Amino acid sequence: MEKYRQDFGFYSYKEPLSDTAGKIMTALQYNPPDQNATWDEDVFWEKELCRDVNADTKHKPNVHATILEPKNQPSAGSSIDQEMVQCSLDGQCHLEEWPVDLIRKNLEQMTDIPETFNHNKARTEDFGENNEDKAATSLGAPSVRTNSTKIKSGRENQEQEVARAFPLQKSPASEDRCLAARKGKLDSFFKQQYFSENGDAKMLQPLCVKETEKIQICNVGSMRKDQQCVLMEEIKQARSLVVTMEFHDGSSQLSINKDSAAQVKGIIILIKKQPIYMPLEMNAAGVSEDKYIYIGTANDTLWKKGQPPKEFVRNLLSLVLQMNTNVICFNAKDFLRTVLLVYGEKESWKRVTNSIVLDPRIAAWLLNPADYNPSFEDLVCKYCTNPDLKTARKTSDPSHQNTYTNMNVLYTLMMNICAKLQSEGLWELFCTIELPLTAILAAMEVSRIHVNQEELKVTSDLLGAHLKQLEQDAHRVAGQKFRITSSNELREVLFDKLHLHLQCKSKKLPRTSLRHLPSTAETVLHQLQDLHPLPKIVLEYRQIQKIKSTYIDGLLSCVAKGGEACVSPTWNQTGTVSGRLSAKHPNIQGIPKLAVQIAKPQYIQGKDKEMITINPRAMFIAAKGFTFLAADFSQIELRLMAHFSSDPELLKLFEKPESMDVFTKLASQWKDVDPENVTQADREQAKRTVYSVLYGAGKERLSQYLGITPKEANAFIESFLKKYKLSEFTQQIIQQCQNTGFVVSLMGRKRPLPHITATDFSLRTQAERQAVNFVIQGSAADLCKMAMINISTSLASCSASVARIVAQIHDELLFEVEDAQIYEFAAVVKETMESVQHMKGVQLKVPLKVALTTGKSWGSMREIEVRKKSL
DNA sequence: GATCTGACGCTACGG
DNA sequence: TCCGTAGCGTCA
Repeated sequence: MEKYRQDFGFYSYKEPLSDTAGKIMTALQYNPPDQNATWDEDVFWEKELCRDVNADTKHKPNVHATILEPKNQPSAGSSIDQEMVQCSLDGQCHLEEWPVDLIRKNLEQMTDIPETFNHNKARTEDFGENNEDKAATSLGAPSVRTNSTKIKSGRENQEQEVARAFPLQKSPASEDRCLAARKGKLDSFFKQQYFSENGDAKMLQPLCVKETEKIQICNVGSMRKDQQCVLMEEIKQARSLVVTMEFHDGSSQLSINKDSAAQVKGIIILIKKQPIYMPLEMNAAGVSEDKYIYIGTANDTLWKKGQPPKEFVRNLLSLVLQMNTNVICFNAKDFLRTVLLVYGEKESWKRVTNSIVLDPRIAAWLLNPADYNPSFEDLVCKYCTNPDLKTARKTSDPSHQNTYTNMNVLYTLMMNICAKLQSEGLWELFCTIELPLTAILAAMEVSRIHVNQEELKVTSDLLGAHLKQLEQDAHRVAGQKFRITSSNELREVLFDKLHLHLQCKSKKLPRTSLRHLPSTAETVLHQLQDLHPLPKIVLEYRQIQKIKSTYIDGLLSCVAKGGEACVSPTWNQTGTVSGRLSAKHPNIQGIPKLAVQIAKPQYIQGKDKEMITINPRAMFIAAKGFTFLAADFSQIELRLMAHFSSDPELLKLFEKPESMDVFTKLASQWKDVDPENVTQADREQAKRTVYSVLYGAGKERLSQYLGITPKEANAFIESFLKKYKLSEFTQQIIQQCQNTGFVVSLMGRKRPLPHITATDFSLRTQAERQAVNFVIQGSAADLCKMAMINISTSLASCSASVARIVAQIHDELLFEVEDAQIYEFAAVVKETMESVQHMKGVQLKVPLKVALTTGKSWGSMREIEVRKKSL
């Protein structure tokens, strides 16, 4: 057990994963900035504000309210005539300055807050206005006051804003300090709010807004320049920003059943100036200082294709992303992708790739990866102990009012989940791996992959004709017409009419798992193929049908209409229990690796068949002037198995110098052919066999897969497990799982397996296999994600490089690289990926090995050798 | 009668 | 009684 804990490192690693992650790690040990530190404007003003408050501790901060008077008849294109009514002024207060016991006392009192949400009516329907010259709304008065002393209004100030939003050259050191300060603020914020002295996390109620509260909403589309500057200052000084996007159907990212493909109508940002729970004196008047800003996109040329976005919106969004850990968004990837589309520049992803946006959905997934697709509402119910059901449950209500209220709930939800992550030991994983990854995935979704549309269409027709021919053949040999794609009808023909199961050597043919009907799966048809011509025809039909429907027609359906023939997979960060990524539309992780040879449709019997090759991966082509580079972790799970088990035989496989590919070697031995004559298919089969046995495949399954008798399969399994002794390692994992109810990966990823102690044999042994598999598969996922982050960080910091990540196929990263940079870049990729093994918390007993291939299409990749090099 | 939906079977991928 | 994904087609 102790050994297991040591091997897994648990959460002890301190070394930064990457610059981005490192900044968060730094923030975890945050200390207030040194007085002598390099002057940083943000830190400076933070101190100034604190001093204001502390100067007179008896001063009870006033509160203010801003009322937006709604228009009677809102209409698109009309000017916004919100009238802002200022009630009073206020200084600001930082929670860090309050004594902990006072906070605790107030927290206790907070449980008495009535469950009432009743905002004043505020209208934003007529946002979308885009006329800067028209008289516009004014910003909240306190901002004017608190900022007027430090804002030199006018052009000079605005230029400063632009310069800050798009820094030409900022020294990394100062940037680090700046980010560390912001992140440190957040971290200490969490600690002070959520942890009692003994370190226990404290679950809090969602923020309840008093009935009397007024909310401020500012439309950035109709701001004067001086107001814009004030707003930028307010954002910089915000305690936290809560972001959500509004869609054209009136829903928001917080709505249930959100279709992420819906068109974005606007971005709403809640600028939180207040601590999560202000001491009672502060909100006695029941008024919030928080401000909402609305970046409207309706009736606006801002987002239209080819139209450069307004400079101010770009600057504003840049600033938001620089805030890093203070930004909260439900489904952050969608927001980041939208921002990238606003930027609209080719290399803009580099600006976003280091952004950190806290996403409660990812956090919740880490807490329970089996909770696949929770809605905002689900999470509130789960992580806010006494959620205000009146509001959070109304996520289907598309009113702005509801969205604004829910944004406040979102803030509280995020804080609660962060506390939970910390108490569960998942905080580092969240900060160092999952959060940095979100921005990378957003960038991957914005970039596109070219496909050969013409070739796809030609192939589709060809396969269509082939299928027709096969169908006729099938009907002929069956002596009747039937639907070849229907397993029910096929079952009838094979077993009820032809009685092939009676002629079959093996007595027991497999049945379907749920209905226990005779299976017509591939393994069965293989067993029947010598008895009748039909099974072979069906096998070929299914193979072609799969290629046509999924990889040819399916891919074509993913090609965006108009413009270049490109696809762009959607990456799901929370779609697996193992920590892996998944992809859809198209599922680029599921494109066949090997080409298939098929005979051209023959109409003249007896003539030699003309073979053609179908290679779905060849349909993916590099952009002009670019080449694909694939970097593949060789045998990553087998290496991890060697690492965790410390089995001498397994470790021996990876001792340097490694002779040849392990699976090729095994295939050569098992098939009794020279290694150079081992085909790709042989190698794949050897690989699958090894993993099947390692993860506990039974003799029945293996015998079907390899086409041997169960007895032979059993002998094989026994001899394999005799050579590689893994039972001690697997028993350790199972025992640990029985003790704690979950298993843990290399980087601390968890998977609860409640059935590990089940009395039901089937359920329990399944959980045991899942436990072993998770430790290896989850750890491999950790390493691949770390590699992605490290490479992205290097790429983003290297202005000369125009390479980008196109896809992740679990252990393989696919890049599109400018032709001239291919070798240089390949060397960097190899070095970066292999160096993951030396990072703290990893420290593998076996080396990681990366194989590199390049090609103009994904189907024509050839191995390359590079020397080690770093950027 | 024309759709829609969820469960199921099958087959690709990854290890 | 290997693990884990997505996607297509059938069927009720």
